[in-house]
Amino acid sequence: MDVFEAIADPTRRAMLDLLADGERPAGDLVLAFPSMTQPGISRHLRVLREVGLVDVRPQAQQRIYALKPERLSELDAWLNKYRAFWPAQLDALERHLDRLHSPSKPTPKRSPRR
Amino acid sequence: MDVFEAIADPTRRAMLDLLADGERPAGDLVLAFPSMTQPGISRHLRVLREVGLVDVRPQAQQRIYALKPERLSELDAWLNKYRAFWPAQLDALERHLDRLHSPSKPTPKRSPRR
DNA sequence: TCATTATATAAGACACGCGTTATATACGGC
DNA sequence: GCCGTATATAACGCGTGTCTTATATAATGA
Repeated sequence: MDVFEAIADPTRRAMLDLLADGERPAGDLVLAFPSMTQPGISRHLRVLREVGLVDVRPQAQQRIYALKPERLSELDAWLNKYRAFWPAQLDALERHLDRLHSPSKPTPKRSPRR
Repeated sequence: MDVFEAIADPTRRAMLDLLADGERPAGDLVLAFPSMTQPGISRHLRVLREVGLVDVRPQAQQRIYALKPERLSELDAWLNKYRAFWPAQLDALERHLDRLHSPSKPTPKRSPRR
């Protein structure tokens, strides 16, 4: 299974989204998806692990899962070929790049929430 | 089937890659994939059509397929959450944005090929 | 109208991904 | 060593996606 197939599943995308906010033990992810059983989550975690999208770190009986998004750049690279086609309103991206180039102003005016 | 599932198939990604170079009649795509039969290609085209990634235009008996990549921006939007994680070497992207902002210099020094 | 070209659809086989329940493994505390 | 917690694996059913071959539809040209 490759990265594209791994993220084709909405549950796995949701799991990555959660892990993007910070690492979590597997049990937390099980609780986050009450519609699925523990082995179900465990299998999804295995897929993400095998495809290299997450890292695992044992801590007592727990397994702490962390996002390892390097391979998502493959997806990004593939998209590059198509970016020329929606040449406007990639504001989010541009804002991100601006933030990169001037880390002094931490997202001016933006995101007063949280 | 959504966009994520649609691009999970490598054949469909290859078809999109071909269409990114310009529209093509279905028959051309059939020829481009000798390892697959004509109905196989036709089914993949149907998926891409239904998910809104391509447009079809009849021309005599032919069906001209064209890339319609707007929905790929969904993928791009999803990736935004993760872009913070590989914060360097998105040179290609930055170059693209630079090109957008100053269309005067058409990719300086770059791509002398073709 | 009939034959040819171009593409789509039908029907079926097969594999495989996803979910389940049941069970195994591993660690910590007593 | 034994028990409870945390997670992984096994075994299996089921749906569905992806091929195939055979056939239908549509347009062109004689």
